[in-house]
Amino acid sequence: MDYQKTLNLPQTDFSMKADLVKKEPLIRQKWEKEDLYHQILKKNQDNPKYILHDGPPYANGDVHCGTALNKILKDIVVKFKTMQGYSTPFVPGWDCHGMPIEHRVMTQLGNKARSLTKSQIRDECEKYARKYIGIQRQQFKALGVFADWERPYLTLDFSYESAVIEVFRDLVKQNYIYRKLKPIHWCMYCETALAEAELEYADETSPSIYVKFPTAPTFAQVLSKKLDKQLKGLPVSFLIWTTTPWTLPANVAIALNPTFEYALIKTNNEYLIIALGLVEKVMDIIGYKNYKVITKINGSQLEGLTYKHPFVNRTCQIILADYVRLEDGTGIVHIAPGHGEEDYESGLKYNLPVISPVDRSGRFTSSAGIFPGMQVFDADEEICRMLKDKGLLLLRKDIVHSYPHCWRCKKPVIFRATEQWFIAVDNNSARQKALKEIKKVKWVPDWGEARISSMLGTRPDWCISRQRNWGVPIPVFYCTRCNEALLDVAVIDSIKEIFRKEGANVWFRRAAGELMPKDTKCPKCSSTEFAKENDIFDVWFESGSSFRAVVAEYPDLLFPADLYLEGTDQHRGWFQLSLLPSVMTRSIAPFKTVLTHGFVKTPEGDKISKSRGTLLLSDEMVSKVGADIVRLWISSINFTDDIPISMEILTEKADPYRKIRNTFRFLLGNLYDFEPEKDTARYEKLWEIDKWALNKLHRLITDVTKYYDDFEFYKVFKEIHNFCIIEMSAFYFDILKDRLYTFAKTSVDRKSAQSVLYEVLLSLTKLVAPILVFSAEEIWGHVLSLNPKLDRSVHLTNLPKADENKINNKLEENYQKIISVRSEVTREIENLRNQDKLGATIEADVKLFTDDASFFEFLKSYEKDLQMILKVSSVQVIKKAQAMPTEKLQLSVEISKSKYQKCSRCWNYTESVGRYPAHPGLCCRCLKVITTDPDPDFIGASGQINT
RNA sequence: GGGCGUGUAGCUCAGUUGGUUAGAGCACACGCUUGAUAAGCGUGUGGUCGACAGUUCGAGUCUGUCCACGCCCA
Repeated sequence: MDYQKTLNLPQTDFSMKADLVKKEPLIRQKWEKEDLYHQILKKNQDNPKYILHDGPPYANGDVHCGTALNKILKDIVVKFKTMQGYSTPFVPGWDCHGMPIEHRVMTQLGNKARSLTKSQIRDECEKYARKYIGIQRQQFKALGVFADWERPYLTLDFSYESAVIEVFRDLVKQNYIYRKLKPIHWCMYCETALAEAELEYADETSPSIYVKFPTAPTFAQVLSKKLDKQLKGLPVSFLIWTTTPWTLPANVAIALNPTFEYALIKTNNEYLIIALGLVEKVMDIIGYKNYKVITKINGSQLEGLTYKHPFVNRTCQIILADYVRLEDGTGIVHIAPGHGEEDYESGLKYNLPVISPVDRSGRFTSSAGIFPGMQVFDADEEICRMLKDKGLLLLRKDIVHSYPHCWRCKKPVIFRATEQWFIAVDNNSARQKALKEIKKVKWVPDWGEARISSMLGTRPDWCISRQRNWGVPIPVFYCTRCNEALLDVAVIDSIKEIFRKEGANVWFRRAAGELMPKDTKCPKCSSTEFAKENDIFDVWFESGSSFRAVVAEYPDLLFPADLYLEGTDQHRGWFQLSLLPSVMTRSIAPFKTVLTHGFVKTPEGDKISKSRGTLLLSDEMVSKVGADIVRLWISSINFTDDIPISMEILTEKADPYRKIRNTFRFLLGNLYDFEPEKDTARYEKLWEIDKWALNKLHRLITDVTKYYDDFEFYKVFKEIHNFCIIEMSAFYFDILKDRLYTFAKTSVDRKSAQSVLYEVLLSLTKLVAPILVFSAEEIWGHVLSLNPKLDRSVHLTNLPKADENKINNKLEENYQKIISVRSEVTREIENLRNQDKLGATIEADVKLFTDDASFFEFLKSYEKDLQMILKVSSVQVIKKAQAMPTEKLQLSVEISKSKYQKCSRCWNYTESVGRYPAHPGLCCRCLKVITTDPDPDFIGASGQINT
């Protein structure tokens, strides 16, 4: 007879195959239709807030694996905080202004750009930004990210632009803003100043030259009359080394290290001065064999002496500087404050003039004194030639070195001094205050604190000027009569109001007079005629103002934010540039916690690059493996390090996904007839192994909750994965099958098991929901058919709470021992199976031998359960020492093939099979089930129970 | 060149205050099952813990140097 139909086999519509790519969009449609996002917000609206402030991605290009990583991490945080009951409004943002977009638009416009006004070009930029905001929004949504997608913050919003002006106004009020000629990185091709963040370093070939700087005729006399005599009127020159010959016209000084000794060397018919420690090296490089060190001079002795510029009519001086080193060059450094940061610093110290005879396109102006109109890199050659003609060039060769390049056009940049607006970082001790605030913030990982502190500690003043169109204009006017800059709080306030109503674009549409309050007069000359500032703000100043424009502005958000979460590059970028204005205007850091993640890289450990084709796009990932796999991948990695990514790595995550999915399928399949309200068994009534399973579940809940709280998602993943495959699938489920399938359908024993499965199902679905957002929802749909009273979406539920009463250390310890016994037994069975002495595990009769008294007692107490737990035919525990005990346990195992018959229903090998004539193939237990089970589906069979 | 970080099986990760023969899951090989079945289960093969030196009775773990890679800066 076919007893299979009398079994309670699993039944479920929850498919084994995920088909995520097809299902995810449908689930999203449902969410949008039901406006799930706002349901979630409503549910927790009266609870404490948890504000994750979104750092705005740039509104350009597609979302790629890096941006996806960032947004998904944010989403996981927001989702688990939501499920902890916090009110978690998440306002996504976009950074809309800036050079990359302007550059693209200008390129696209081509010649047409010339016929357009600034305002029209800005309109084109806005169109471009909005297009990509639309594209990226779709791509983020496809990743399952929940956010207020219909009301994002955009840095081009009127309210945002006006808030930027407000921050600026507050800085002006407190004297943070100044204007100054200062060398800055300048791209002569893009014709703009570049921030530190806009530079890329790459190898570049430059002329490496050794140049003589002749001293004044009285040079030796100053040192000593004796020496002067000895020199016999032969010329004496300092030997300098540089890789930027074009900066020589701006030379105003040479620097020596005060702690070095310098050598006066006699060569052919002249004298040279270089650092003593470099004499051999330099003489070797320039190929001088006949030379003699005449005397040594301390660097500090030479301070204040003058020399004549080698080819410009200018008297220059000798200064001292600690940064002069012996690694390269001659130990004597040519100083041009208009063309170098350190040079500029020394210039401040010695009150040197800032000379920068180079125009915005990198050409010498007439004030250079030589080669007017020539581009500086071309001038390198000409200057070398001229120096050679004058006999000043001792050597010229090319060297390859790391050199800054423009992040947009990739061409080498120069240092050029121009009038710029700055934020004085040290004003009002702002730097020190910010450093103090850093200490109050929680940095994850903790080394972030040291990183940002050291960066902030050494950063120069912040240049906020950009010579571009696509951005927020710096609201300053200049008197057309006396050229005085009008940096006036009332004027700025009125601009702020105009921007709030009409947007920053009006700056470009209206004349100065129409933008200023009536009767504004120049404080210096009382003129009423003004011109507008042409510079716009550095985009970092805009995004750095988001704490004001968004967090403090939106009524449902709360300043300071609980969390900023970005890549580790933002320690210098957004974190620092949000911290500074916040501390300056509000005396407090804008964030309580800052979480950073590493960068995606190739499996080989190299940088991801678009040109090498290693850049994976978000849509590409979603359409190939589904968002849940992408999210599972992200959850599985320790994101504080660098993050290797490839399609292959992503595809590998399909396996753990499948394991987790099948765990759910087993749970659902075995609960098809379970009615929670009616069938749930009381904890006290559960079988011991069921209590063990609940113990494991509640331990999981405890651990996973902690790992979520600590942002250690890879531990969440690992715990859940291991729980599914080790504790549940391989152990508990395997053992449970007998009870679930073969026991009477409505028996207390089976309901006991189902009660546990139901609790596991509910808890596990919720635990997994912040990561597997779509699959958890799909599962929840099936859970709802078991219990329609539950919340309509898993994302509306709260995380399960661990129940201390269900955690049982003793039980866990016992089962730990049993599991090791089990693995000894399975190993031995495998052994016999390989010798063809045994087939299925269930056929095995097991004898366990031990002479350890307490271990024997322990095993004896479980003797009855061990048959079930080991899934064998029978188990006997015997107190006796045996020849070869296993290594870890004081135990030896003996396996033999069962002498009983197999029950054709439950497949167990037991003594009772064959005893009952009406059902000769059945065991006692099955006979009882099929003769008494009230299940109406059961195809009844008559027979006497005969025990 | 400087600051910060990382380097444990093919992949993702554990390795407590230094203490036996370095663990887990996946992948791979072989097998069991055919009542989770394009699933489930078991057994097994993989590592001179980036390299070298040092401290120590003992180092994946502490110290130093170096190498590789990433971020930030020069």
